[in-house]
Amino acid sequence: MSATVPIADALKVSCSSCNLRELCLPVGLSHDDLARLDELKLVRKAVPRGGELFRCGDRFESLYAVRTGFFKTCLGSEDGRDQVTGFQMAGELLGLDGIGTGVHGVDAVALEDSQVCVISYREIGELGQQFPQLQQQLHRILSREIVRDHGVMLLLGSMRAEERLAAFLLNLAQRLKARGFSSTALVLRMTREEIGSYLGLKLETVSRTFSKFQEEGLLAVKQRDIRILDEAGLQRLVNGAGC
Amino acid sequence: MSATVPIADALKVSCSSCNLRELCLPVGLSHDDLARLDELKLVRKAVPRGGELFRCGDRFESLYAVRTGFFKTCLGSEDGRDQVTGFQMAGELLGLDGIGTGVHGVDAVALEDSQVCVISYREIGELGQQFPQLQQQLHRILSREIVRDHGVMLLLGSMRAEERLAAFLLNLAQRLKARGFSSTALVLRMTREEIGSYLGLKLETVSRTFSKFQEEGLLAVKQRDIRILDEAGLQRLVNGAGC
DNA sequence: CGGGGATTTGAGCGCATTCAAACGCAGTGG
DNA sequence: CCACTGCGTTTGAATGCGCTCAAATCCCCG
Repeated sequence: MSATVPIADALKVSCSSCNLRELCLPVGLSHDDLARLDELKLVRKAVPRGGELFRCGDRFESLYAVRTGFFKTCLGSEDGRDQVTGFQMAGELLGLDGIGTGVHGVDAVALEDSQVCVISYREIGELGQQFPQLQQQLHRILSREIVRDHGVMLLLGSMRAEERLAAFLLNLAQRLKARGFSSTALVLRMTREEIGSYLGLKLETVSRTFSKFQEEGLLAVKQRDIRILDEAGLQRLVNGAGC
Repeated sequence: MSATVPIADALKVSCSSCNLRELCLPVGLSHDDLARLDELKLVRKAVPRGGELFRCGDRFESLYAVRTGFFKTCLGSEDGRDQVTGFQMAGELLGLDGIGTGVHGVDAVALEDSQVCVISYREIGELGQQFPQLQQQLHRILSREIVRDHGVMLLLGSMRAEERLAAFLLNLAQRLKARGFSSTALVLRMTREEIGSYLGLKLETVSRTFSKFQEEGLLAVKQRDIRILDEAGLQRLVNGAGC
């Protein structure tokens, strides 16, 4: 099935009126710039649960900002092996890895019914000439993605299963908190298998580790509903494991 | 021409005369643009073996392009744990992860006596306004770094020791080849421990895997001198392992 | 209410790790 | 010239964490 939806003018949105602007590309722009930035007529696009926003190998033309919903990005190698490289929630950008090659390097799949803003990369380039701040901001976002990836590399390269899951949950909670949601009660949008793929673990290990955290009183786990009971305890697992 | 700090002319270098320009930031610039780009008076800086170009936490002000030599970047977490996040050779950029936060997020250490070009990020921003191509190129480089990191994440998350080392060696060989060096005879600039840190393995495992590759006729290993005897065999390890 | 995917839990195994010891090599000083 | 030292590397043996295989259970959704 195709995720594409016929686009109507009614779906156009502007950054200046978006309640996600503090989390999204326009961060750091002056109010004036932001108003003028609305020349960048953003098109909204809906992606149903399970739908693909783009696929590995598709030509890169746009960045996508998540307005609502939740995505995963998957890297697939030539053989069957594939891996989740990230989860994206409201305000986060998708498609950054396509800039370098002109081709998307991952699949982007909606884990729930979602909406994104389609940001033409060509237009961004042109507007960047007028708004140095915007240019700068794109640099910053790209750079932060690199920093984020380094964090994942540290996780994958030197943490044990419990530490990985603890770090994952804390990161998720922190991002939810930044969006005004509860940072202790979270509903996981992804399966155990997808968590495992992201963390370099098998789904059984993820499940077992959830159970262990529950036994230890760190979490209350009911399928995909997670309540964090001892945030400090999780943090200790991540930091203090080397001691 | 602006007032300049008294820097010995001998240390000034220009991109247009650099034999690394095809591998470095100016890739894709027209000849004219390249000539004008020399306004960006690059300063060369020497870093002795073991010296730190910058440290995690240092304020970010410049990007660095490796002219000669070899670097590693290390991510250190609050506890003792630290991890090598990458190795950089001639033509590759260092410091990209500092753009987002204004602070370097890794240590950059020279693994042999090296020279770098110091590229003021402020100047890059200004020149980017005049040379859209340069701006684009920086985007591409940042994006490619993200793609590279995704590759490492795949490696760390889903490969076994042999596959990791094979992928590492092939990547190194390919980069050396692009620089005109032999792609079959390589001298490792890093220790087994640093390789292991990068690959998420212990140094003993790295050493054992080297020995195994030698027994199998894939490599000739003499300490840090490696000769690749069966490139296709290594490639098979990386790709076909899932089958 | 039934079917199918997701999750949980158990048992046994294997790969990478840990701990330990020996070796090679470069640099230093007697 | 050789002994000595320090560091990196190699190799061995035993351990353990996460994986594989398997079965039972839960839950969503038609």
